[in-house]
Amino acid sequence: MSVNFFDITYFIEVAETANISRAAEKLGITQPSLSTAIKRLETELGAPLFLRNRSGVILTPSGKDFLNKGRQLLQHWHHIQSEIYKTEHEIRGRYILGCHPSVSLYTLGHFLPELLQTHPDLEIVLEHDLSRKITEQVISHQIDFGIVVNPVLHSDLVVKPLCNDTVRFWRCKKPSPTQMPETANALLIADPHLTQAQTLIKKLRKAKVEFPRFVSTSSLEVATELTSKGLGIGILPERVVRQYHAKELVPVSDDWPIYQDKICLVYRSDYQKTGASKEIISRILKHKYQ
Amino acid sequence: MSVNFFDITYFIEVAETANISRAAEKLGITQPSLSTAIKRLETELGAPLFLRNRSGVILTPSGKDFLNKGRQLLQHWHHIQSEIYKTEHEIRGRYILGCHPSVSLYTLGHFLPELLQTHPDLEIVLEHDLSRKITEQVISHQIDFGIVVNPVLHSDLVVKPLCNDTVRFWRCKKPSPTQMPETANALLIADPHLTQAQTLIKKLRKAKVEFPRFVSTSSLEVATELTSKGLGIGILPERVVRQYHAKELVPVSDDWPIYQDKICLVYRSDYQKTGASKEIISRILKHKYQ
DNA sequence: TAATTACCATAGATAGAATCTATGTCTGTT
DNA sequence: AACAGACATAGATTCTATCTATGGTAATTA
Repeated sequence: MSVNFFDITYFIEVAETANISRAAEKLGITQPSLSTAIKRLETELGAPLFLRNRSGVILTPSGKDFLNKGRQLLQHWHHIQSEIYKTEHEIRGRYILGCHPSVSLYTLGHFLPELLQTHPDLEIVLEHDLSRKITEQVISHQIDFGIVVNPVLHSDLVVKPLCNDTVRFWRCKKPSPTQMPETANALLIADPHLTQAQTLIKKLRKAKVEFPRFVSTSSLEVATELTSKGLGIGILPERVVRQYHAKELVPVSDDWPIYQDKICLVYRSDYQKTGASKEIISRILKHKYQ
Repeated sequence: MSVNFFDITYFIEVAETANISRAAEKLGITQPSLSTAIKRLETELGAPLFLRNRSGVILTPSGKDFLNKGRQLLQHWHHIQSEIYKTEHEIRGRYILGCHPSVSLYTLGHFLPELLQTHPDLEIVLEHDLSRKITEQVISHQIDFGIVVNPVLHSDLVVKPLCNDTVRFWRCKKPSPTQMPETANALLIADPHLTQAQTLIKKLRKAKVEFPRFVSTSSLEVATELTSKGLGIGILPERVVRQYHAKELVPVSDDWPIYQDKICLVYRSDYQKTGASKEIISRILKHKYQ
């Protein structure tokens, strides 16, 4: 016997009509039904809402109070209904987009400003982490969309390729007199968490190339910066190099191994298609990212 | 199939548990019941709230939205419930007090300041009109309480005497040389709508006393003021005279008819006894009004 | 691969409500 | 005194919310 929104509507009609019988007619129910519905509300609120009279009913002080408050509550409910409808069908709401920080630098700029400008009620929360972690979080519903490098295949995952990249060994073009990144015996700069770096190092080892020292960083931007300063040889994606240091860095050698990266949009295959999610996906796919 | 507040509570529990079966246990209902309750909500809102999964359920974007909004709505409802409880049991709310304007001047001051100071959430709306009109409006539920003169008897009306008054003919004590209210042939000042004035004039006519000219006003204060200025003979209640002009006015003669007024508190016998109404009644009755 | 487990959905039965019809009660009116 | 108009009450009925039992699916384990 919980109060539902019909009961409140009933109450308001009775209050306005001041007559249960006539209110019942208007509402298309019988007088006894309406009488018990009102009694139900009174029990639930613990207060009499009407004085029963020969000529009809009159609101008690509590009844007058609840007339205002009930109207507000009903309005609140209708507002929520329409808001949820909008969230479902219009382009609005909060969506979480996961993306590796370096990948963010050359992808987000292509669609995010326009997307957010076009849809002022749309909110995007960016989460930055390793592609692997992002993908896991997409699979586990913690993140709505991911822009990631070389996603693992997963039956629940939709993978849409966006562009390619090449990870290889780089050194600075014009070594300064003091700092000489000699290929042999050079210092290696890389993010050891990246699969790409791990694979490339292994391949090089098979070719009997070893690096005596290793500088590890979780930021590819930092790695690129250090490489361009002549600190050593960096394992860097081409697109990161191109971002700020295109003129200062060159690939070490054509013989050295490379790793092909695929930058992809990923989202769960059962992802709820709202107006906003469809728009986000289509905007991300629309661009070519060179 | 209208949404009730239990459904919303159910939804919140499921959202927090992310598992219909376990949420059902917590809520003390079965899993299928909860499944259909959720479906009911989804139908009513026109949006899927959860993605069903092997490992449980996950909120959709609309579901996340409704989790916030539903919590707010539930809070709104609980707030209303407690507010109505307060309106019923505590001393607060809006109450309409009807009172003749002149009677107001020597009654309200005795209890109203203290009453409103003691109960900051209590609101009193004053309505001023003839006692007869006030009483009618109390009977017809338009006014909660009346402080009126000589109320008509009515089966629905509770009448509590507060104090007495005497309406008689007054003239100014020291007539100025220019303005002489000679008893015979004098000007009569009165509110013709008052039963008291009508009755006194009739009685005087039977005693063969007639007034050639008549000044009518609906304000007893104005009548008293004019009488005190020597304009003529006023039909005035003693308490109004005492208010500001006690020293300037005297009764015309002991032989002339007088009218006994009873000032009473009135309210409907079926009036809903809330905490506030009980307090208002007791405060009004507590005073002696001299 | 097959069995098991942990989910949610569905179907049919059941119990609890809300509603309906019919009647009762009260009061003011004719 | 009969009637009319209002709400309350009682019992029957119809809905519907919930329950039990079962089915389907995917991950996990033997």
